[in-house]
Amino acid sequence: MAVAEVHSLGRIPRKRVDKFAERRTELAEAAFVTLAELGYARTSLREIAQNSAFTHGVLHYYFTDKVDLIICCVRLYKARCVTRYDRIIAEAGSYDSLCDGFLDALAATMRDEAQLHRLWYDLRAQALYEPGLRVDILDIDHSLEAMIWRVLDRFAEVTGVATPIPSALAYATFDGLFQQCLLQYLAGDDWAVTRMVANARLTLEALYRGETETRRGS
Amino acid sequence: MAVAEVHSLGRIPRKRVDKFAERRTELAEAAFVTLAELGYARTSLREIAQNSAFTHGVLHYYFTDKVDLIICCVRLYKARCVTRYDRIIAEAGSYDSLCDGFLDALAATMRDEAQLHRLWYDLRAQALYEPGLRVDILDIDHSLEAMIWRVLDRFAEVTGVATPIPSALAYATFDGLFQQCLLQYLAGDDWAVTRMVANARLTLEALYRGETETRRGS
Amino acid sequence: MAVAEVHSLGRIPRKRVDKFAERRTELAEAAFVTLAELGYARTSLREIAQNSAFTHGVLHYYFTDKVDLIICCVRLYKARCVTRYDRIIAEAGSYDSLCDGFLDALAATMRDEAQLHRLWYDLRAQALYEPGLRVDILDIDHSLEAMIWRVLDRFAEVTGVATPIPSALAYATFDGLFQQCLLQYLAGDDWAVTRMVANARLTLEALYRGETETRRGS
Amino acid sequence: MAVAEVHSLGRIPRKRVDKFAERRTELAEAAFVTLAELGYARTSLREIAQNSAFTHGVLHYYFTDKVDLIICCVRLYKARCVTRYDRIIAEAGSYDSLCDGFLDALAATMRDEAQLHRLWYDLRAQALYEPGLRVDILDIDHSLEAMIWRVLDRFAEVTGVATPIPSALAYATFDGLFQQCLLQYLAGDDWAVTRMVANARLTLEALYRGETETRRGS
DNA sequence: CATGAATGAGCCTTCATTCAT
DNA sequence: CATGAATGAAGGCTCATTCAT
Repeated sequence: MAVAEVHSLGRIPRKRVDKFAERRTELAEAAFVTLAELGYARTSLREIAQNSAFTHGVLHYYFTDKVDLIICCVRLYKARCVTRYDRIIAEAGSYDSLCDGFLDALAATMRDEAQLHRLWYDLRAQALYEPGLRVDILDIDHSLEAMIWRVLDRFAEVTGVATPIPSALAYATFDGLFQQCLLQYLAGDDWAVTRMVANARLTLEALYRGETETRRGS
Repeated sequence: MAVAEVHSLGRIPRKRVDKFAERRTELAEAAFVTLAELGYARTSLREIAQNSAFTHGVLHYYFTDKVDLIICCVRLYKARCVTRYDRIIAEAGSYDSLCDGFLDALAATMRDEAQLHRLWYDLRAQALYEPGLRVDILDIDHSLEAMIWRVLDRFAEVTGVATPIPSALAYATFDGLFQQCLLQYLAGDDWAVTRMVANARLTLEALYRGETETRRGS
Repeated sequence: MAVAEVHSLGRIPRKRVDKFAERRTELAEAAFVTLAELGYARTSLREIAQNSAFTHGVLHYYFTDKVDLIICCVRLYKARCVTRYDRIIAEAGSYDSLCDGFLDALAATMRDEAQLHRLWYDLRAQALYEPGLRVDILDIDHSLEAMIWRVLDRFAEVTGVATPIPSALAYATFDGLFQQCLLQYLAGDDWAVTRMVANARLTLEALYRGETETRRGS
Repeated sequence: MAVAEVHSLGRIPRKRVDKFAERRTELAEAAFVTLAELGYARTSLREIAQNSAFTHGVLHYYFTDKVDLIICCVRLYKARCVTRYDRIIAEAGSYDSLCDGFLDALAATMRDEAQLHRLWYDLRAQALYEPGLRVDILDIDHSLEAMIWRVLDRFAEVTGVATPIPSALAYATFDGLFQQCLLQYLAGDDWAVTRMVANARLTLEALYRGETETRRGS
């Protein structure tokens, strides 16, 4: 029996469940370090254990298997990312300040948390192969879409222009840009972030300013 | 010495080099089958050998290691995908026929070659971790961007409207949509392709028709 | 000090010893379920705990180790099996009714308690390797031999024919037949029980009727 | 791919198949040592490798899994045991010499190959739980039954008395006796072999001499 | 040129056991 | 008394890689 399954029985006292969940989070947090560095396929539970204060036995005690652990990690990611822009949204009062705030945050995220997002794209790719990951990955994907939509909603509020595209398309665009930038950035392209920001700004202006004049270029 | 390195020495007679390269292509072709089915991490050289007419030893003879083989496979992918829409472009004479042709082809690609593109996204994710893959992946990425741009250029030609966004942004958008759809499609969402097509059409109309009226929805 | 050893010290008040032994029996009873289903080698203490109302810790509290627990289980088995045919013996008054009663019981045992006897043969095989099990297994074996002998003694009484073979040989024969049948029965051979009964009847008739005519067959 | 599966493809040249099978036998032979000493459940592939000249990798190279290896071992056992009494049968010309030859061989087998037979009973017990083992075990069981029957057929020939019981019953009896003796013998009971021989002789006499006078005893 | 036998590091997982509470 | 968290040895198995032929 894996104790990891116990917490779903319902007969276990509240306190224990909490403690159990806490420990899982703690372990997932520790696993994150290695996972972000090596990626899904190259990370072994032993490696995770070695890079943390835990034994590899304890990982198996708290998680039924590797996928269970990874999913738990991914949920952490979700909780972490999903509110990233909310403060900016709340504070900014004009299109310009909102735009600057959002784009600055975008750039900062790329620069400060490239590893974390690299893991996210890795896991989303693995979900294409592992059905067991799909539900959770799709769930997070929707949360991220909602997060982007909250930003755009604020733009709409501030500008008085209803966002003219569905949230899925908006998310696809910003996600596409971010992912494109990430690879270039990791490959050492110093201008990648700048280009991403420029393209994001372009997108926002097309949406809320109706400006569409540009020249071709990447 | 690994014979695999021979072909870059330049002192080997032309004929031998060609034969060597041919053999590599042949092997890579065979590897593709397994790779597309299982993905990067889950594919072993043994598995590739078993699913083909070749022995497991010959793979190591022609490729220095696994990454070498995968890169060779990826180059095949490039050759295969990069001209996909060119015929449509050439044939279509009006905005509507171009639009329909492109969007039909997009949907067909999703439905017929989901596996192949799943592999592409997997490999691009691996490139985030394996520097050895990056150059080739980025190269293909640029080819794909160029491919999309050729499509949009034709739209510009047909409509007389200069494409108002840079190619990188255009690629990011369509790539984002395609990738979003792929996961949903593989997860069994029957409407995913329809939604992707709708969003792609929306994007095209916004670019070349200036129409922006929509309601929110996914 | 393991509390498990306490009950043999003799200085502990009677009441506590009883309670301790009771608890062991209770636990062994619970372990039986899992043990019969999975067999000796495939049963872990965790599994036993999970399939019962007890925690995995308490098993180690009451038993010094796995073998200690299994031996306790085996003792339960003994108590359960050893009187199986006694009622039939007492009730039957003629050779025919005795024969029918015994053979019916034999067949019923095979059909209803195959799992339990499968465990018995498993444990007896383990005793070939684990000296710690031998004493108890041999003890049960003798009890079973005595059980068979009581049956045959009743045959002798009813027919007036002294049983012409030693009890060890009699036990070996019936045990051999039973074991042979068990494997075939579990392998899905529907006629196995019928054949066993036929061979057992043949044996009884040879012993008490002097009939020996048969044709070869299995 | 496990090369172990290759030999069933049919396209592999005769010579290679033979070599492959030879190597399997060689490895199985080596595995036997450890297996006989420790029994099925306690034997690990690593242990087998350590007690032999092979690496544990080579075991996995030639056998698809543990069961495959064990079955191969068991087949060796079969080949080894099944002709054990054939020479005796051929040589003995009278009931007495046949009887002495057979019983001597029985006793010698017990004394010289106790370990080997201990493994047999262990595996047969495991077959009660592992369906994957059943076919092979039943196959061997039938071979052993046939072996016993050949012995009895010779008795019939020599004495002119048709064997009055089916081969299954005969096998069950001798097998029961042998197994009974084996446990006692391994438990240090010095008279166990003597008793087994006495009971076997008794059985033979009952079958071919019609003598049935005995006193109770074990 | 090509083969496939052999290696051994490494992976995920299971488990009996220990021990602080 | 009883719990269950934690440990770490061990197990079956996979795999890239090496190398003799």
